[in-house]
Amino acid sequence: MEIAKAFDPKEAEKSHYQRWETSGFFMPEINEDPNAVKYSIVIPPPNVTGSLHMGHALQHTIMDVLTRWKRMQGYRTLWLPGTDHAGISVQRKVVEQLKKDEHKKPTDIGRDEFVRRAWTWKEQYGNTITEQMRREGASVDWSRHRFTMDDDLSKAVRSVFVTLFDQGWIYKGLRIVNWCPKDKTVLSDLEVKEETKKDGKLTYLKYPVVGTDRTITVATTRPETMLGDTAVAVNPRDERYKDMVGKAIALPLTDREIPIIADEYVDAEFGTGAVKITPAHDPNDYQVGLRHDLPQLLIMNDDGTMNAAAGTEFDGLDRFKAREKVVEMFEELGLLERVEDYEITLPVCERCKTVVEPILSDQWFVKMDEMRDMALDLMRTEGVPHFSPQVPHEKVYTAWLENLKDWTISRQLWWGHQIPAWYDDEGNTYVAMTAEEAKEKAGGRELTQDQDVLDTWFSSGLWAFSTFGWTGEVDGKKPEKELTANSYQLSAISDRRTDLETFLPTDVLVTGRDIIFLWVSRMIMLTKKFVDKKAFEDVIVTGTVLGKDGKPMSKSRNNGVDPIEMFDKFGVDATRIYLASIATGADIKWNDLLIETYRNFANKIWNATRFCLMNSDGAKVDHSSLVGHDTFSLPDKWIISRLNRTAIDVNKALAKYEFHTAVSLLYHFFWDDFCDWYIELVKDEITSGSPPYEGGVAPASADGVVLLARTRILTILEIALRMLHPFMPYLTEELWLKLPGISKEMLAAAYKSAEPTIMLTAFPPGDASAIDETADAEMQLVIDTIKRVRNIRSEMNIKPSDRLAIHVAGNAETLAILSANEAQIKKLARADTIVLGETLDVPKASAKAVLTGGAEIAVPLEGLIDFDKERERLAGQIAKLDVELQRIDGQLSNANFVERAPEEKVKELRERKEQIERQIQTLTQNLEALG
RNA sequence: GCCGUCUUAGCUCAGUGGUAGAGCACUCGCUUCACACGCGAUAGGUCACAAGUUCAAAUCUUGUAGACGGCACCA
Repeated sequence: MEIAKAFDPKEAEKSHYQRWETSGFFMPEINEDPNAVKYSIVIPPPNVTGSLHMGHALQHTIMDVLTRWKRMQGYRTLWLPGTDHAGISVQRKVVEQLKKDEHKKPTDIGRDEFVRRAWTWKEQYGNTITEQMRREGASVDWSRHRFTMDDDLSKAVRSVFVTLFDQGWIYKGLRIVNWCPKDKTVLSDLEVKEETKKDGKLTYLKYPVVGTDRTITVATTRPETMLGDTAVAVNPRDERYKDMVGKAIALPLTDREIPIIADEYVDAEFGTGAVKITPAHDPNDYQVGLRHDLPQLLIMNDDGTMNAAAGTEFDGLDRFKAREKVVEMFEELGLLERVEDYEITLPVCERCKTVVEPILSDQWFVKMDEMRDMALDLMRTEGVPHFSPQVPHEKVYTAWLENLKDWTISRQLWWGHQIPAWYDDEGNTYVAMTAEEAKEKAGGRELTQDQDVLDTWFSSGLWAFSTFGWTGEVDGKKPEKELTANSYQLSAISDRRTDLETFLPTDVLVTGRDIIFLWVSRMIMLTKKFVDKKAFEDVIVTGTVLGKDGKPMSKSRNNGVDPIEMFDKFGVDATRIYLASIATGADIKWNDLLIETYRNFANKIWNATRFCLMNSDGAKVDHSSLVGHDTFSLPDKWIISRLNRTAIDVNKALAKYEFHTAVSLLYHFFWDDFCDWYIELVKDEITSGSPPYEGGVAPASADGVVLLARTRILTILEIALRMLHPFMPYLTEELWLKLPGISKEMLAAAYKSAEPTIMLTAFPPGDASAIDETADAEMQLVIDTIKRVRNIRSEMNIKPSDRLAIHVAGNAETLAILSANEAQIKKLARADTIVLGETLDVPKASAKAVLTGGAEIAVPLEGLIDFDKERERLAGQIAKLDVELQRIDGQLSNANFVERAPEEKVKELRERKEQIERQIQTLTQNLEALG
């Protein structure tokens, strides 16, 4: 069979995914083994506003590698996909669209119409990322795709809210919250980021004390908030202000008098020792206000402008304009002491970067203390979840939990889960699953529903179990989701009402460190609370893929790398295996050259297969061809040994989530062992009887030995492709299907009824009994011999076309091994003859070397040898060995080492020393012989 | 301010109490009938710095410097 000379990823990516998907290969139901153990992963739902970025590609690769690996191992495997409604993001998109297309504000069209348009937007644009996931080759079960605003999931949200409210874990109250004046909504602490401003100002204002001619100076970074001051506080032990406490301030720019109070909160050492207190606009001041029963004067509107309470001169003025105006007016009054430059860190909205305003507001909160204790208990008693890498995430997670504050869950948006709370005219609150229920509770009174929606993370916090159909209803009955896949029978699908029981806890959660608190912790708590189960056993925390400049990829830096572009340029498989080659949890600077490595690797796999196929006449994949290898040649024994060792080690590495180790093992097995050595060693055998024929004459037919050799190499290749499949699904499927002898019979036991596909074959477990230490050592000798001769060729500038003779002197064992592999050594070292003997009998004009085991090699180079160069070469080798000898001597002459180091270690070193001494001795003799 | 991570070959990164590794780049040589996205052969590192523990430290401890991240505070 002849195939293209180079691998074309696009060709391979074209058809397989659709076939896999429509054949139901991604569904757990494909597994026919009733006793199969489940393996489940739930995807961190990407935002419907999002498009695939490198972080997704990395996480999806890891999830898909695990899913495909486990599926091949025979687990009943489910990777569940879904998307998040992304409250603020979608709301903003729709607002923008409305403004651009119709020059309207949301209030112009009303809530119902706005929500309708948001759904339209979601239907239209919300599938970008799911389509991109298909390109990635993600083996997710699309028939179980979930959206956080699906009916069932929305019902789950309401159930959880109602239950938590009834238990007193959800409450509504006035608190200082983070307010984004642009999005006009409250934000949780976690949605607020910090930005350092170098050009900040600290303004010192003088407040006149009533009944005296004195003033008290207070400092502030937000002068406009003085309009909402309701006190000035000093430390009770501060001698400077002792006589002032109890007196009043005539608050400038207002007609109000405010008290001077004493409170421990004030640090006498800091600033002027006097603090203006604005209870409605600062969390600390709020607390002080509560202690002293101060009025809470709200001076700002929801868009960041000042309100009437700030005074008529300021009403409607933007907060930053008001700030300037306050300073100007103080200056005019002669009450401005000074303005200092001050580096300040400001809280900003995570999404729009607007400066967040602390503001007193009536919001819904979740009390976190009991849930926090549940999560801490899970970690302390069961070590759940297990983080990979464990350091530092376990510690950071635990520390965060210990300091957890209540969670603000209401948002002033229209897109999302509207809070299931209703109010009557008297302001009574009724929390219920539906409006009808609420009305019933209210004794039939007319009610109005709370206008706010819930934090997006509230619904994602339920994701671990809401995705499996939990709605909080006792009987859990719900209609089957309509299936879109078409080529398999609905009857084959098990009753999904058991999904929750079957797949929860999931096995592993793969996510980034930025949402450990926002999402992971809340899922752990809410899953424990509502289903009384662990959400997942393990958490893999991926690192960050940084831009070429070493900084996180972002639009503003314009240093992003689009995964789709990489797919187009290097292929999906190359991108995937590259991403898997990054150490778990490590940050990495993006570099196209590294993907190129794996693009080349893909091509190497393609071409190795091409070679095997070109020389496969009469042969087919046959696993029995690798059994009973006592009679095999050394290269065969060795590659089978290496194959099994690699399989065992790859499985071990994957089990530990060391994907990069697995990749490295596979890369080197395939390229170094299989291609560079095995194929080259058996090439003559494989190709005899294949075109182009020697002398242009075709032999009658390939004989039995050739056929066996071809069968073996095809079979080894087939096993290697299986191991590579989780990383490179398209390439391996494309090639596997081309191998002769492929059939349904080769599928794993659990998938017998499926059509042939590599994704449902068994992942090679590796057979420890097939590891052959003797073959490994003997092969090392052959390789060593070839490498020494190649070195001589290269250093002595021997033309590749020049054939030479190799003389080897060594013990009987060495000679026997070399003799058995004479043909291969001759081929790879480009030699005509090999002379084996107890001693060397060669002319002086020979280049020499010594094998690790001590055997001597000589290559006669009559007329070709450059004696100076040869002396240099020998001296170089001696010098290299000498460095090692020095170090070993140093260690062995240390009495402490010999006494205290493990005996085995000492023995090993002594043996190595003898070996080196023998080699040096031989090389020195050779050098001296040159004169 | 507190906590944490990182610092290894020119570049990007693995590794780890007991002989320093890979890919790319560099140098030299190859159209050897799978592959130039290739083949062969070299070269290149006192593993940031300092002290300590140990027979033995790049690896463990502490400190220093630099880079980065998280949390808190910010009148």
